[in-house]
Amino acid sequence: MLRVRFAPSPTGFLHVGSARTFIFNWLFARHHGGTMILRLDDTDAERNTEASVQSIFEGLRWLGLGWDEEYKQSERLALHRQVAETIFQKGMAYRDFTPPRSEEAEQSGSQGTWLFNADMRNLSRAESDRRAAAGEPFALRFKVPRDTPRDIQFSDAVYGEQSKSTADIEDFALLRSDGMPTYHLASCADDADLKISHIIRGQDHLSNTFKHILIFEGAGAQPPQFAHLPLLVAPDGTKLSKRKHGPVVSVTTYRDAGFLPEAFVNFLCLLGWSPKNDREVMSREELVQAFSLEGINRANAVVNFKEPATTPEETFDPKAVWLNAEHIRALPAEELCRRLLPIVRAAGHEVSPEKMLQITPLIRERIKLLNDVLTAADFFFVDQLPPYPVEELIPQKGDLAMAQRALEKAREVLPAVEFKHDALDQGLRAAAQELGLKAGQMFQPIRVAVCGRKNAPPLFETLEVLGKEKTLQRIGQALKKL
RNA sequence: GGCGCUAUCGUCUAGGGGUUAGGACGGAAGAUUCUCAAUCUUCAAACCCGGGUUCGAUUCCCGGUAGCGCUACCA
Repeated sequence: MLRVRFAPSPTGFLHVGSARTFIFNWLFARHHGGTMILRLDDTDAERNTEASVQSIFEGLRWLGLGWDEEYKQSERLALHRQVAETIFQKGMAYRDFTPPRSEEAEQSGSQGTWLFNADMRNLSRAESDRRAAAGEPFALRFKVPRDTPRDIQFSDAVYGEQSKSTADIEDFALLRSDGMPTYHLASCADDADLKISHIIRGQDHLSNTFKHILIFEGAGAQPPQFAHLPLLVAPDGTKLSKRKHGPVVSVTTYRDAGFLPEAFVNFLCLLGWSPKNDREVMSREELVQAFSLEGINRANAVVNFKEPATTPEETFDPKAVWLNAEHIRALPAEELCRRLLPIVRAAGHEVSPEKMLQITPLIRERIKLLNDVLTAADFFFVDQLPPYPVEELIPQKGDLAMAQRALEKAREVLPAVEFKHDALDQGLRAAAQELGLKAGQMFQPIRVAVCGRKNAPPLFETLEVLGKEKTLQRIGQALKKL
């Protein structure tokens, strides 16, 4: 049985990189009819917050993908300790009584090659037991094979054959001195217990995998299949982080800006994965159908957002915005209307669903983000048009006098015209001809009078939705400005 | 520092011993409708560097360089 998991640690909001990891796991599970598991890796009590848990759920809920089983690591501590005990009893781990963050501990990292503390590693069992019994705190470390180093090997579904000598693996901790399991232990213990068959996660864990295999072996469990994903990075090449890159790395930012979850999912899938047939705009079902581990790329992918965020449209990766527009256009009017309505209402406009449904087709091809409805269809919602410069009324190759003639003519003929596309078309074209104006010269002043700006949906459809009364009223107001 | 991973247009990517190195976004130009958008057409734009192997490497191998990751009693 195929079982995958997404295991975020609740130390911040849901990151776009995490979201992609979730999506790939989900796609893989759905493609193969497997089980998707959500596991909160919350063993770091210091950094975990309830707000973060909420933010993660909020983000996942918006993606709308769902999962089949749910666990919390903090509720499985007994299992973790039991696995630690098993490894310890097999003599594959030892107690390290070195106080945390002491001089010795500081030697690790860039200072030199810290692999193990010989004193602690070689402490006799009797001495170790005595000090432990005396209540002296200790961390439990894995006793990585050192006298006869061997290569730890595994085959990654994305990165291929991997190998590393135990001589290059440090004696990593299993249990902290407060008794809490470390990420490595908890993660592996749970993966084994939950019978995870495939671990699909960020490439930042690629080198940790050697340690994990050691733990699986120590616990007497079969390691699952691993598949590491290339990382998502910022335009400057560095890992995405909230502190450095701001809200663009949070999933909820995309939601709040008016992205469709299916478009967002589509976008994320294209970062580090390819169906290899040049397809880009894909529905959820098509993604499930096409997804495979073989399509995953090995190089990090840049999320191409603008560093200093200005307008929403510039903030996001242009491809994400384009995909969103594509998905918006693919939506049936009823469905798009349903998604637009809450946004319009939240902005304080009162619109009936029926009216909104009429407006929707007029703006569908003109918005890239759902929130654009507020600027694209504003004139439908307000009673009173915001002020606009009189010059806007001037048609191509015309002047204010021409605008005035056009508007007066419109005011004269429109009352007798049925407010339907074809009738308006005929009526206004005839009027233009009578005035000796080009159609565009006739339409432009009317458009501006009615919409308050030059760029707007096609005129007849607009007038039809707006209605005779409001149209004439706005033309009258425009005339007063002249 | 050690270990590991990666390297195709600005970005996401396809490809692979011999190709006009393909697609998409974005950019530019044009067509088109009443404006805008959408749509269509066209253009500019890439194989990190150096050695091998080979008749021939962007592709395979090695080295370099660069980037990223791990090197915590974080995950």
